Amino acid sequence: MKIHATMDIKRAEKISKALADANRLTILKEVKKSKDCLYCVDLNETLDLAQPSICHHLKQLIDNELISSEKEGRNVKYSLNNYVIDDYIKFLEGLKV
Amino acid sequence: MKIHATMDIKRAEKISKALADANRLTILKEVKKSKDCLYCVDLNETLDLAQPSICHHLKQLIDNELISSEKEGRNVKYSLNNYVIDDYIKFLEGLKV
DNA sequence: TTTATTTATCGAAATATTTAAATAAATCAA
DNA sequence: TTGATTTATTTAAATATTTCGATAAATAAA
Repeated sequence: MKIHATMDIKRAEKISKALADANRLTILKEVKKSKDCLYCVDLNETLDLAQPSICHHLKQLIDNELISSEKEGRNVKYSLNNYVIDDYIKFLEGLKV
Repeated sequence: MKIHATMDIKRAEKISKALADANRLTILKEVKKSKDCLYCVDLNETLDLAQPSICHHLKQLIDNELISSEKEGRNVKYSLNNYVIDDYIKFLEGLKV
């Protein structure tokens, strides 16, 4: 169980940026569909992008801790960090009037 | 009571983009603080931005329906659309594994 | 009517993001 | 070891976003 970090405006801005791309949102949906067992190669079929572009998008999601990566042989497995989404949702709830 | 629209990836991308800026997040916080009675002029003190820039950010929030605007004399009053935030949160919940 | 105030728009510069080709690094398989 | 596969990095071009000065439009106040 991860400790929830305080979500200030700067952090919320970065998470929003990480989510502000259809390809990255599709990756997150694929992670969910794959039940946390998504490999990078699988995304070549889903996304209409060159391999370095996919890599770039994955890096943004990893850098902002929305997903985690784990090496498995020559593959890399990706999984979602639910707690970051939860922290972000809490921030959004706090905006509501 | 507003009818909730289906939130697909394209729509979630646009909302994420609208939220992906510290100035716009600050505007939303100010709207909350003002209890839905925020005027554009008030933001000149809060944000370190020229007036056209503030206007540009407000426009993005309005275009994506995160806030609504209402003319009052020569002022414009802004208020938050809770239901859009709620739809967006529902989309994010759906990403969780 | 004239002047001041508030918000919006246009245009251009500065900055950031997205994309892919080329290439490297790591590991598996023959 | 050699060749194939998977992922990462570098670089550069294309595109998008942010910012502000200038200016316009609408309304209030004198």
